[in-house]
Amino acid sequence: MAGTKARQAHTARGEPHPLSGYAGIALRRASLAVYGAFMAEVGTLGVKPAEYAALLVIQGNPGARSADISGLLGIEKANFTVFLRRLERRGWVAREPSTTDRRAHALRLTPEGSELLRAAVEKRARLEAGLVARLGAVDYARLVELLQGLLAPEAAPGKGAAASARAVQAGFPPRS
Amino acid sequence: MAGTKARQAHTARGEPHPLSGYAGIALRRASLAVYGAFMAEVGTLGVKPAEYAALLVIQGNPGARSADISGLLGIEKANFTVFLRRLERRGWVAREPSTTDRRAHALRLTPEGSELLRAAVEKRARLEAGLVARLGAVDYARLVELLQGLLAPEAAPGKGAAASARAVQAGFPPRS
DNA sequence: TGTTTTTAGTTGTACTCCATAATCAATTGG
DNA sequence: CCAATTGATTATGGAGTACAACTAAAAACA
Repeated sequence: MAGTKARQAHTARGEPHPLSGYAGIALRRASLAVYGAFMAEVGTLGVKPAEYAALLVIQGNPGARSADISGLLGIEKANFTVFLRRLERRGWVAREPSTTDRRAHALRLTPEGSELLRAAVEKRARLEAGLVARLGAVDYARLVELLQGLLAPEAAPGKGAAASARAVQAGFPPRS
Repeated sequence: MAGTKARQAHTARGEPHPLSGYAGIALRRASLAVYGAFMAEVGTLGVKPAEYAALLVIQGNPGARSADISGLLGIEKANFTVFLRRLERRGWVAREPSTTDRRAHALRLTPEGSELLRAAVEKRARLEAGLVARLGAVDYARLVELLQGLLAPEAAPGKGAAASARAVQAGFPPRS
């Protein structure tokens, strides 16, 4: 993604961004801002947000297959292969052959991966604390809630398509 | 940007995304969702969000220079050259020589550009109406407000750096 | 004034993220 | 057993962005 770095005049003047009244623009800017904050804090460990999320999900679903994880993360399986290789080469993720399907791999965190993730979770907690400090705990929670409302599947009308994939959960670490 | 398209299992099951409790992930997902909604609605006119924003700002600041607009939009001036060329070739933006600075150009909407923007603003209003319908007017306003709070410059401590650039404003059309 | 520094715009390059198609091997379902 | 599907991989291309280098003009300044 590589967040926007072009300097903007209004920030030097301490004014709000003139276009941030548009929800889409505000969302994009906020997303990039949090991305940048993540990189400043957790990125010092060499982990990008998508990688952090991947490690988190793998930790929560040891033995899961690539397609399960990539689906949850919203990464094309084709791209996930390359993505995974980075995590593997760094020694954070092990890709064992699946015992039940010789095409598939079972993903696990290595001890180093677990250790790294532990440190990353700690740093991310500091990041989140910073966001909470900026908005206040109540407003922060409200923001997340509203975002979830925006994203909620629109009251799925009939068509309960059978979910093909194995259930994969986030396996949350302590949320905050 | 080209929003993420990888299919995700949980949506088929009508469940919320397991990682959307993380503010950063929720923000990113919401941002992409709104981007997609914009493309579905306003994109039929051949305008992408960044182009829409550019047209809006140019309309609100007729005669402004490239650097002013690109700074406001957060686009590198180097990339903005190419970006502008597209708007110019489509006949939406005119780049007149500046009368006061022979290096600079004065940007304006052409009549076609104005007409296109009028249509785009109308379509975007429909898009926003959809968002409001999803969240409710109060929550929608609250969301935008919270996002702005997240983005607000952190109470600029001293250092009132003189803003070098000419003041450029958004020139809002009716907000909703 | 003449020289130096800064600024506006442009070009070119490179890197990242993402989508898509094609392929192979293995599994599953008639 | 054969056909269709699935997990994973490779390769390719487009879009967005950062960055360096350059030109011409303006501004700063001695």
